[in-house]
Amino acid sequence: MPVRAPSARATQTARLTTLLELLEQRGQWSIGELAERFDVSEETIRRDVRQLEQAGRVQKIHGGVCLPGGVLEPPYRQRLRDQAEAKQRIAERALALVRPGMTLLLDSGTTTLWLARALGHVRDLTVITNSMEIAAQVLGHAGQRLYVAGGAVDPDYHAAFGSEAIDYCRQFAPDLTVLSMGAVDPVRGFLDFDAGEAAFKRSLLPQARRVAVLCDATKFDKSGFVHVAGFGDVHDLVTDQAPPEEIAVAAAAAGTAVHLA
Amino acid sequence: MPVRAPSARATQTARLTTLLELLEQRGQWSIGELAERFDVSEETIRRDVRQLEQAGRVQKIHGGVCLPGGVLEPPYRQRLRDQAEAKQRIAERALALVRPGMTLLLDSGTTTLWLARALGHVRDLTVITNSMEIAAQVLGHAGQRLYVAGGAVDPDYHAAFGSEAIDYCRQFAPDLTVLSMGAVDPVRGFLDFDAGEAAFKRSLLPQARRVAVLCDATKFDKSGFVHVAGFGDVHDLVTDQAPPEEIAVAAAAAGTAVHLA
DNA sequence: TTGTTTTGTGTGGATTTGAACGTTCTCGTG
DNA sequence: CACGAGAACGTTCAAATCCACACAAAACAA
Repeated sequence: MPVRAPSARATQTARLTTLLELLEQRGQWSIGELAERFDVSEETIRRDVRQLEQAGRVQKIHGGVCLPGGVLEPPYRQRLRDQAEAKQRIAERALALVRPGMTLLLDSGTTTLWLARALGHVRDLTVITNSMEIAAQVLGHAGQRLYVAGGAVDPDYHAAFGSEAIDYCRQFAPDLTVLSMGAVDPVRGFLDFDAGEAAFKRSLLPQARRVAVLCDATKFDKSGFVHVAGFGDVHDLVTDQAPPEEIAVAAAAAGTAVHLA
Repeated sequence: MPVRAPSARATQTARLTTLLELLEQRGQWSIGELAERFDVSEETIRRDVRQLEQAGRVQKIHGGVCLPGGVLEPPYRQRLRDQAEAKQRIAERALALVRPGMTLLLDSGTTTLWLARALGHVRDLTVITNSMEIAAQVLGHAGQRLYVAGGAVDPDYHAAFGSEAIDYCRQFAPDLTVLSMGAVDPVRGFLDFDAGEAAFKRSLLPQARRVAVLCDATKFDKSGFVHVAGFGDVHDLVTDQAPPEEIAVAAAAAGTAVHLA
């Protein structure tokens, strides 16, 4: 759901929230762009930005505004903004697989994080995750239960992949397990780039009643080197563009439903 | 399912509940929008909003109303406001107990969260915690290792207190264990208000090489009902004002060092 | 009816906004 | 490296908007 520009003049606080959302999608905006988008003077935008900067939420740069950290930005934030629109669309599509009252297991990953955000208004959910980002998101949703798999937390992924996390997740039998994935290959199936991450994901497959993989179209061109799952293990593949012929055939043969956002 | 505006004039209580539902659907509403929707004057809406604000259910902003926990503060900061200066000073003082290279176990709590924030520039720390907020904070610090105790996450405290968290923490032997506390009593020692939280804290005591309790002066007037630790279990008590005579005597008798911020 | 609660209107004070103006910063040029 | 043009910035001030308080009218309950 793209952030909509308020047709009528928005209040100041509304501008601040929208501005933060805009920055999530594109890390940098110029004062002029924002003034035009909100239909206010550039000076007003500067005042807004000053407030957000004092609160530490954004960083001022000459001519515009960006997320704090700039080039020193941690890698996961960059990943979050990379392909942001596509991932957001995929998350919205994946929302259709979720029903109120379900138990979800969400793997770490930026696309699954977008899904967690989209989950805000679904009533009575139980969410299990190994991602600190997803945990923080779900804690902001009223009426959702949260179970976190702990252990050593990877500073790049902000998630726990160790044996404690694996053992903890094994006790649950979620209605839907949602995985992000580093690469998709027509022959080898679903692949990843990190052995620990892959081992964690593999361990989730047996317990799940239903497994969904969320990935944007760029993953079809890549080739990971750690096997996570075959097409037969995955019930739903949610993506933003039609996959290449070979992948579509392999998915159809294995009974994997492909959902296009 | 849009909430339908009552055709007839609604009673005040009905407006309040409907307003909260509206906020669930869209985080911000202007006074004018609400006045039109409920067909009452803007002043009436302001009165409603004032009530809800005093109850802590919503937040007033210039020109409208939004869900509590405004935009300027990152989510985890919302509860830090209370006694913020005192807690910050206590955290700064507690920083003197920390040396580079140490392994710390941080209990959940707003004062310990302030300590986590103050820890940003200490090199080569290992932090263990059951608090999602402290975890998020430490993940923002370069060069600090993080271990999170998982399990069911309490939606009020944003922390895990269950048996999994207890078992997980038991494997560590931290150099310093830092606890927040609900109340301090000269006779019964350190107390809390929640049985689960207290059980978790109690389980941390045996492994710790050194135990520090952080609490502001308001805790000296309160009286909890769950025992957590005696003065003999605690090596350091960091607070912002000199404790009452009886507590000072009890601490001195047990060898608990009292640090004033 | 009488008393209480709720709502609408008016007023003074506070906040936000936009335009004007002087200052600072950036970047290309000599 | 100095310098100057142009853009961006911060400050100031007037206008518009919004807010809180006070008081009267209306609705409601006893």
